[in-house]
Amino acid sequence: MTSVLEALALIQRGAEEVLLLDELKEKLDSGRPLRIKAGFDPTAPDLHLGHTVLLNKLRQFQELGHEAIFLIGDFTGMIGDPTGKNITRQPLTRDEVIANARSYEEQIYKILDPEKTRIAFNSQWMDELGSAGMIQLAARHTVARMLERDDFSKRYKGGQPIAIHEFLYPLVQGYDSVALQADVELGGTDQKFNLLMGRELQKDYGQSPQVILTMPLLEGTGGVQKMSKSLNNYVGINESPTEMFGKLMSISDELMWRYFELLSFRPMSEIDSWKQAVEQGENPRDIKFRLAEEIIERFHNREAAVAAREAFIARFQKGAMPDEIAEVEVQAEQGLLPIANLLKNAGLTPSTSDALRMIKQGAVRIDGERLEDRSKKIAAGTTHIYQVGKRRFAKVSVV
RNA sequence: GGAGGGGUUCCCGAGUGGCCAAAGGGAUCAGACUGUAAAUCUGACGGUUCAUCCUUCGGAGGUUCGAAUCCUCCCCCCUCCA
Repeated sequence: MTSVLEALALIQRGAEEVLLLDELKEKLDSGRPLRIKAGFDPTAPDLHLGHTVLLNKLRQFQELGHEAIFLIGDFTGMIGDPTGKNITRQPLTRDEVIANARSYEEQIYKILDPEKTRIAFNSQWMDELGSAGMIQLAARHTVARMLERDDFSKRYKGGQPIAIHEFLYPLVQGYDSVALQADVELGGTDQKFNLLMGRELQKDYGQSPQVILTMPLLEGTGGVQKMSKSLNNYVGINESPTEMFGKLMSISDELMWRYFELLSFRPMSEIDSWKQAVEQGENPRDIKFRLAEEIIERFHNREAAVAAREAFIARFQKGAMPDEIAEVEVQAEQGLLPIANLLKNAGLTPSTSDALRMIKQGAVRIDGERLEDRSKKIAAGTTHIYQVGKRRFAKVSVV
């Protein structure tokens, strides 16, 4: 049996903030399984490593014998996300929500224990609440309090629009905690205000307030902005092993430790010892291999991880061509196809202009030979391997 | 309802009749150096039949030889007053 102190240490690993720590201790001391809530958007079933930070934390709670509640915000999702002013999001249908939930299940059980996971939908109690109930709920808070939220006040002061329904989001999320009688709620640091709202409302409803635990937002592979699909700095958990390996190797050394802390299941003591080894001269690249392998093993399997590493070494340390190259056929108009059009049509560059730029910058290779002639034409009936930059390859046949 | 301010290329942001595909910064991409790391340096960064032509500065019209810049109407955002 893990002691409360050990449990606390594990829970706090990587966490940004725990409010209130004493209450958490008390709850753990009680010895009963706690209800741990984490909410997810029903519209994004394509998970990346950033999403898994919270899942990993949920898993740790499961390991400690607690109940993880994976809450799908289908009610909130039907209204639409507040941020992003120009986009009117299409409300999701019942069927879409169910399909997304299925997709979630497939993905999250690579991390969570299905036996100890409960999936909940907030429409279940929100539909019941009705509009009168909604207004009563809204009556529990004031605009001034809402404006305490950092992003609201910034937008307000900065002259940016705030839609009324954005104020309802924190309330609904808080009410979810009431409905679930959550003991702990996990969320990203950006969720702090909403999480605190849960505490307020629970007190209002005579419940013991939930402990809130915020996790940092995982930086994307670029290391500065948070990982997100739209910034294209993510590592998707359904990506191929090769893809994952490459992306993980491209993160900075500094970022690697953060990824270890938030994404690895290895004990911190072990990670710290690696850190020391690096300080004493070990090549960080080799430690990074371990990170990449662990992640790939989790979402694929051991063999895939080893194969990905070997392919990576062959490719980048020995300069070999990648072994999986997409094969593409492109049409030539009159037996000859200008190189720029070929690159564009093969999907190697977004436009012919970009293709020409790449050639000018020395980024284009044909069968490994750097191409200098921007006006080169490729004859029909030929097949070569074309490369743009370090990562984009295609075996292109001109027909 | 009234008064004022504002909507510029992925983002921020300059630009008030031609020299504007539009400063500067960020992000991004590429090259060099490397460990597909960081830092640094260099370059690119709307499309195209590429020293050409075409489309872009909230939308639609108009004035003009010529408009992101001027006029009209419309849409959207913000502030103050009611």
